[in-house]
Amino acid sequence: LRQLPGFDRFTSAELDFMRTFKAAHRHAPAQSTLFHEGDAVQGLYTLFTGWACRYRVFHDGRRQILCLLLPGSLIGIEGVLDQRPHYAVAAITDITYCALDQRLLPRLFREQPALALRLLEAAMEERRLLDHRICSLGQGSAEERVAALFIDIYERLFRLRLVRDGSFTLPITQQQLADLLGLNPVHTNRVLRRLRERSIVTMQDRSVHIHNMAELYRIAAVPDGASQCMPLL
Amino acid sequence: LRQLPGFDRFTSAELDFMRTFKAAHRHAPAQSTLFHEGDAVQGLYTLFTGWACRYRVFHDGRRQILCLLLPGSLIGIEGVLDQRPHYAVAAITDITYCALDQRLLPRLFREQPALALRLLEAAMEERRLLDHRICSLGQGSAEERVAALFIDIYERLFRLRLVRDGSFTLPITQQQLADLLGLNPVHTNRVLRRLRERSIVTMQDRSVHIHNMAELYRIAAVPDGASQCMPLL
DNA sequence: CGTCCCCTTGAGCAGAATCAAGCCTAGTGG
DNA sequence: CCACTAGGCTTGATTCTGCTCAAGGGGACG
Repeated sequence: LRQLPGFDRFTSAELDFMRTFKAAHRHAPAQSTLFHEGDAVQGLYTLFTGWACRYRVFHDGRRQILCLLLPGSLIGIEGVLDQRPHYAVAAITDITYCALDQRLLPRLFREQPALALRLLEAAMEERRLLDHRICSLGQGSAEERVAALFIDIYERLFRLRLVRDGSFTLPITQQQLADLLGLNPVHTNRVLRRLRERSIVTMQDRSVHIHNMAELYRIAAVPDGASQCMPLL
Repeated sequence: LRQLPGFDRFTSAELDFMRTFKAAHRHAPAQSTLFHEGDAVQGLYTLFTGWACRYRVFHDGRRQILCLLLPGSLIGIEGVLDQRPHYAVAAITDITYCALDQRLLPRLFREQPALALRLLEAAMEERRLLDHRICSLGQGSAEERVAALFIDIYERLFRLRLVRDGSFTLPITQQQLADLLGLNPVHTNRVLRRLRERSIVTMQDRSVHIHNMAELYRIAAVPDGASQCMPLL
C-alpha cells in the first residue's frame, strides 16, 4: 500500500510516530461486523486488504449502504472523538486491517500537524464521495445510478492499481449492490441485464468488465468539475 | 453565535488567534453565488446570519442541493487544502459571513491543535448529515423524505435556538425543497398538502409549523442510534 | 441428493414524473 | 391607480419508471 501514489508522502518521522501507536494488525472474516450503530468504537482502523462497507439498517429491515471501504480507508474516527457512530461497519470479504491506539489522535494533533492535516484531507475526500452519491440517488435514474457507481468504484480501484484492462473484482451480491443504489434488487438485476445486452458493462462471478467506458460515462451523466455556472434559479 | 452551546468552548487564546486571521466581515444578497464548481476558492468562510446551500448542477439542468448551510457552518475548506470544490455555494437569503485568511489552516494546525481537532469534528458532523441524507434519498418514500428533512432542519435550528413552539422559518421555495429531496416539485407540493391535511406539518410564507412531532418522527422512520444489530445479510 | 443462496425472468401494480392549466401575490411601468 | 408581468403555488390528467409478488434455475456445500 505504501508504494502507491497518495500513500507515499510520509516522512520517516511520521512513520515512526504511527508505528508507536499501531496496536495490532488484525483480520476479520467476510460478513463479520466490526462495530454496530451506537457501539463505542475501541480504536481507529485502517483497512489494508479486502472490502468493507459502512451501512445503516432501518426498523423495518431496509438497509442503505453508505459507502464502500477499500484498502487505505480510515474507519471509526468517531471513536477517537468520543462519539458513537451512527452507522455500522461490516467486512464484505475477508479483510486485514491495522488498529491504532485510541489515544492517538490528541497527540497526533499536537505533535504531527502535517499528519493531522492529512486526516482532514481524507475526510474531505470522503465527503466528495458522499456528495456524488447524493447526486446519484437524488437525481439519477436506475441506469444512471448503476453507471455512476461503477465509474466511482472504477476510479477508486484505478488509483489503488486494482484495475486491469477495464476489469476489476467487485465482491458484492446484487442485493448489496441494490442497497448501495437505493434500488430494488430485482430492478437492479434488470438494469444490469440491459447494460450487458448493450455491451457496455458485464458483471459476473464477482468481477466487472467495462466494455464501453465512453458510453458508461455518458450514461452516468456525472456533472464534470468544469461544468455549470448556472444560478440557483 | 458565540453564546450558543457548542460555540462557547473557545479559550481566549484561540479567539485571539482566529481574530488575527479574520480577513473581512462580508455580506452577500439572496440568490447570489459565493463560488461555482471548480472555482478556486479564495478563503475559508463562516456563515454568521442567513441561509445558504451547497449544490451541484447537471448538464441537462437537473440540480441537487447537497446540504443547507446555517449560521456557524464552515464553507470552502477545500480552498485551503489547495483543491477545487466539486460543488457550488449560493446564498438563499441575504447572508453575512466571516472570511478567514487562506493561509490560516497550516498555521492553525501547527499552533492550535485543539482548534484543528475541532475542525475535524465539524467535518464528522457534516458527514453525519450527509449520511442521513443518503439514507433518506436511497430508502425513503417521498413522504418519508419530507418528514426526515423537516426533522433534520428542526434539530439543527433547535440547537441554534431558532425554533419557537415547533415553528421555524424555512426561507426556501418548493422548487428548492424538491431539489433537496430529489423529488419533482409538483409531487413535493402534493406531499406537503397531505401532511397539512393530516395536521402534521404546515409550510406557509417561508415558515414551517410542526403540529404533531411524534407523528412526524414516526413517518420519517429514522433509524435511531440504539437500533439494529442486524447482520449484513 | 437436498438445501440454501443467489441470480433471473414474468406479470401486475403503484408511486412519482410529466404535461398542462389556472390562481395568487408582488413588483413594474404606463 | 391600474394593467401587466413574472414567479411561485396548486391542482388535474396521464404516463412510465421502478416496486412487489411469484416462480424457476443453477451452483456450492453438507
